[in-house]
Amino acid sequence: MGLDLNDPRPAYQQVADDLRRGIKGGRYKAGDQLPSGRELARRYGIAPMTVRHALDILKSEGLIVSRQGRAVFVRDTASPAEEVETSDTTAYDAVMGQLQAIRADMRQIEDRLSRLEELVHPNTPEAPKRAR
Amino acid sequence: MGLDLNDPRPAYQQVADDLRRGIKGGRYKAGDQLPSGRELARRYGIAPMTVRHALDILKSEGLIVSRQGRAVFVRDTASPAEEVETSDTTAYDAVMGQLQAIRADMRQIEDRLSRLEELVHPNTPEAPKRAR
DNA sequence: CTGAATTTGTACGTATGTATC
DNA sequence: CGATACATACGTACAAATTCA
Repeated sequence: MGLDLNDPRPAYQQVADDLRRGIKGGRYKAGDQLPSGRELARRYGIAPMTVRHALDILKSEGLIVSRQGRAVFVRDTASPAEEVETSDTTAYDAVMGQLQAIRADMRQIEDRLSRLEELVHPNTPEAPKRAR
Repeated sequence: MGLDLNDPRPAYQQVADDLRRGIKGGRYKAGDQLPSGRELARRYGIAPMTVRHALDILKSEGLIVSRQGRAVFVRDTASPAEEVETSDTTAYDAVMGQLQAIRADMRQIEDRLSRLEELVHPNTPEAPKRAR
């Protein structure tokens, strides 16, 4: 419900964290829609603009997408690398995880781009070479 | 100075673009400080909060860093420059910073892609899954 | 050391526009 | 058309960090 008044961090960060935990923890699943901005503002006891700030952060992290007139949806993203503790997680693993996530995103972008290109010039003789 | 009133894009995006051009075009060099928020608001003829919104975007793109009480600085091009004393800037941090910048760029590309898709193919949200 | 001035950061409130249903 | 929800913009107030007289 409300925020931790003893938490020195700003409200919008606390809200962003809470929602991020809700997403990563399965409370909100991919494709689900989040409660409306007004509803979230009511729940946390803060102003709608502050909720919006929190949502902007999650958006910039790629966790959610918002559709005007509809709602805010949890983004359908590849399962984030499991967060193991520092004992076993080497920097190498963390970097490789990021790189793999980036390549996965790039493949998705390339697919969407290819579909668009086919619409614009429907007769592409050669398929563009893509390293996979 | 002012904004293009014929440009349909929101003011904060136009300002972000203008400043981004200023940075990439050498108008503001790495290490330089940008004009203060109030000054930018005056120049563009918009509210300070709107300037802040634009700066938040550039910040999330890794182009600038802001220091409370001081100013907003241009960051680009592998010169972490000031205050590396504490050796907090390890190679790992540098690599992860680059990765985050790459993901920020990709999100921007995804946004442009989404806009194109909506033009070609109206009404196809990413995950229009109806809630239960 | 104090304190004012400047600048960024956070939060609230309101109004209006736009998209969807 | 009306209700709902997200998007943009403006304005205000105060907090926090920095600088400098």
